[in-house]
Amino acid sequence: MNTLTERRAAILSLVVDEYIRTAVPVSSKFLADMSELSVSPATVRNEFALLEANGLLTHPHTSGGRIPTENGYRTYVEQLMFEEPIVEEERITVEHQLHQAAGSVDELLPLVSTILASWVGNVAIITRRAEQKRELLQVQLVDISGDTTLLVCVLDDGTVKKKFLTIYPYLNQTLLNQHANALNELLAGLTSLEIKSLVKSSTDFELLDLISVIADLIVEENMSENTYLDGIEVALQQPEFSDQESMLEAMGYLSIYRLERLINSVMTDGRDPSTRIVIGRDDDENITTGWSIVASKYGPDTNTGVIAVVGPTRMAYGYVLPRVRYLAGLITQLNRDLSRKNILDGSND
Amino acid sequence: MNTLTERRAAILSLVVDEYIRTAVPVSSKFLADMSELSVSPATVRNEFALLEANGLLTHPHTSGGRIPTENGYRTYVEQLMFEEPIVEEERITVEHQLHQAAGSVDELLPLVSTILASWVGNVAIITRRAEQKRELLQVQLVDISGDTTLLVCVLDDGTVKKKFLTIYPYLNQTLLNQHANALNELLAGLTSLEIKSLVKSSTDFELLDLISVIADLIVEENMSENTYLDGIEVALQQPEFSDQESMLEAMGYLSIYRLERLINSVMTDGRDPSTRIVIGRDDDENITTGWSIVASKYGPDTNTGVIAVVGPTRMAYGYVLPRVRYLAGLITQLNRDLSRKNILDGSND
DNA sequence: AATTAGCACTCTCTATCGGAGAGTGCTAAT
DNA sequence: ATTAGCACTCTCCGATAGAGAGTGCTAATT
Repeated sequence: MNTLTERRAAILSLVVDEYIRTAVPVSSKFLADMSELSVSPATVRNEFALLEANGLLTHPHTSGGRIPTENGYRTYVEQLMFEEPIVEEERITVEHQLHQAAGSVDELLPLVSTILASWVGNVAIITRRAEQKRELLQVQLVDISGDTTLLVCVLDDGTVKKKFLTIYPYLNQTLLNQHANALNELLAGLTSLEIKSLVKSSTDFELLDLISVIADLIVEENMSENTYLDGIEVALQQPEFSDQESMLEAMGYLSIYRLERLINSVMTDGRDPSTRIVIGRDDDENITTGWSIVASKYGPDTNTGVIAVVGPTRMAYGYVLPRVRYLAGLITQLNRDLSRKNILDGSND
Repeated sequence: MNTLTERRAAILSLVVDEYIRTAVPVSSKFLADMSELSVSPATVRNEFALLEANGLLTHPHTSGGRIPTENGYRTYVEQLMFEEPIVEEERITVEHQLHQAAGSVDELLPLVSTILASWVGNVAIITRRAEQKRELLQVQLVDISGDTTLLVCVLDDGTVKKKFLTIYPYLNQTLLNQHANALNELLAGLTSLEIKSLVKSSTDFELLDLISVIADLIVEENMSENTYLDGIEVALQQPEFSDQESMLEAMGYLSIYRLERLINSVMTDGRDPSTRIVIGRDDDENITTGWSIVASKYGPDTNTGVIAVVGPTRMAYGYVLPRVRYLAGLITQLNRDLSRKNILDGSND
């Protein structure tokens, strides 16, 4: 409703900064004593009252300082916050650490999530989308026992997917090999989509069921096998969770399954930006009051996903955001290097 | 020092039972009021004093009831406790649940750990030893890119192992298939040990390096990929962890890596019994005061490991022990069924 | 008109106190 | 050997009071 005057904006910004830092409500006296604003506590209090009328600040009890509302945080993030730049030292440590395990995405992503979590003292999560464009390299059928057959698919990024099948009538290994050979001739080099269209276009294949099982298996997302989460322990040290009840509630909230869904839904709601900050209860998303998310997409499109930090609304957005963005970029770049390498020569295990 | 009189043993047993149930120190009046001991509180107090002199009970403060010492728990477990039998209903639910996912050990063990954790309200952990006797069913070599080749081994329990290789000179997929076929003829049905002795006995194979890589790959243990843990959340609801500090400490203690080592060391110290209960600080093991473990080995020897419950010393041993033992037996049996199945139709191919 | 000094008021936090309740240890009686 | 009786200890809980911090409002000041 009211545009913020410069001073009022400065006060809001200072309150948010200070509250984020200490988790203690901020008083008018404290702000007045800071050299930057050369005004008296009374003036600050007047501004407080206006900011509170605008719904940007609140106070938990009559006496005791101000804390930001959710809208206060949002205004701060959109207009006021200072993004803490990444210093050279951090950059070097990270790139050094990642270099050691940059063999494959499987090893890269868990490491990045650990680094991010320890940087920001909150939960870090990285999801990885099933890649529609992955090609099938080879199919294998292995007789495990009596009526159980194992289907193994190797994809072009080195991923191996398997599924137990029950095939009637019983096929021995020799027959299975024949089928596997037939399947390989038919399907090698195709993506899941191509295989599916193959299934649709004609119905006279033998093993039609099996082919469509393969198509599904290729893109199957193994819930939380493609999601890396770290930092629960450090996040729970926040003063927000100082009693058993809130701590257990937080642990439930931070379940990998729930967060995976949440993160993906936040980043796939049709909005443009590759980076988003969601603060507290947001009616569009089902995010709980008191929690915030800083999320960023990474790429390139052959291998996409979301990297995010999840924590209490009192989060150091100015510190978290550049780091999430930086790591998203780093993953993108490493992925790109990796796929270029694959085209040129390949990489070691 | 003193042998326990019958009555004293009964009192100890009642104190432990009651303290386990309620987490509240047990008073003399409470025990006297129980019909079973028809004695006065004063008599109970005298017995308390003797039990305390024997180091089996203690009291946290002058007024307020008695709680067991670690030695009290040990005596209880060794001599006094009543093992709560598994009721038919539990048995049915479990076997029903397991039936759905009994395809392979990979799916079986996580499910069992979840069931156990929810049964006992503590952390359940299952480790799985690399199986020296597993047989190789099939080898596959897949050209991923340039100079990277993926080695895929399928074992007789349905496990799939993979490893990236760099092979010079470059072999295209056709050549790789030929090699794979040769390897399969040579190695299919062999265990890692047999393959290794093959390697030793003769040196004139082509692909000798590759064969020994395969032998190693079969028995490779992927740390904590073979360990299943569940129940942290429910364990942390115990009154033992009612403040943030003890809760965080417990979370650190319950890390899967630490527990994996702990469990394995507890069960591989040369002692006979397949089932062990370790209570509190035990100088032989590095177990922390306040924590206990109920662990049991499972088998048969083709596929062994340990199933255990970890929790605060105030643990319902009489309830936990039979259930750990039962599930260990169940896993053993299911494993046996699985491998018998393999033997029966092994003749088929 | 904006700022500020002044002051009463509110609320939290901490310590202290006291009484109720629970449980014990000891002694003397049974 | 058991138990009744009783003084003693310690926890728990609520009430109370005072210090401290911070606010809201009013009136004075710039």
